[in-house]
Amino acid sequence: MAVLPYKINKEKLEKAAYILKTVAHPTRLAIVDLLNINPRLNVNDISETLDVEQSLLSHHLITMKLKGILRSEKEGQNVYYSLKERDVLKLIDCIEHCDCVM
Amino acid sequence: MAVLPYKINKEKLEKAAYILKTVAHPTRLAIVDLLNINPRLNVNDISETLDVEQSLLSHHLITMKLKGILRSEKEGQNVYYSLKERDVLKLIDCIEHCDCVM
DNA sequence: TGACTAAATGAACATCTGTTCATACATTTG
DNA sequence: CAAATGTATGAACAGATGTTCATTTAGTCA
Repeated sequence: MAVLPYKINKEKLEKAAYILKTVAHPTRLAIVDLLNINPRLNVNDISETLDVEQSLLSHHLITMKLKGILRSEKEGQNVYYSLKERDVLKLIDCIEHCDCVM
Repeated sequence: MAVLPYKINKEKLEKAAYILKTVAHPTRLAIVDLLNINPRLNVNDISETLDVEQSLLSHHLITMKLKGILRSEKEGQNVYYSLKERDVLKLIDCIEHCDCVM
């Protein structure tokens, strides 16, 4: 068989993989999910709700912010996080609604 | 703020993360994408089309098979791969159609 | 049979990732 | 100001992951 006429959009695949990779972690999925329900939470709220240690959570949050998934606003001593890219939710939706979770 | 009444479905999140992780790689995304268009291809076809070295591709294919994303059938000296879980495509769709690729 | 093709395997290695811990910084409150 | 609270930071480490290479297995065909 000759090489198929498949046109890779290499850049797009790389971007997609990059985003997926960021979200592909139980805690980070939980963060997205939680922020979907409660659109604006500070670190402590998230930490307590998800039962994740502060420092570890902070690392996750900052990673997700760096990659453009979250945004944060400082208010006094609190830092509030929210979803920047609500489209990530479509992914979550996908996962939740198809029984594709194989 | 008291702990939010957020009910984690820990198991589901872990499964989801597991699937996402598997797909979160440019080559593996390309494989899914390619097999979506051409539902049944042997290793060589994929290798040439995506320009990925045989051994490396084989590793990817086997990983994806192990995790339930692909299926394979041997036919003579060829091994044909196809999508087992077409629901994975919803993920890809998501990514392609939302401009969420941030 | 022997040469050839298709695919899988496994070791070895470099790099990336998740986590923990100790500590720093900034803000508020007494 | 000092103490307390909320968050970030960075080093260190263990384990996971992606890739390469050399080799093996299996099937085909002359």
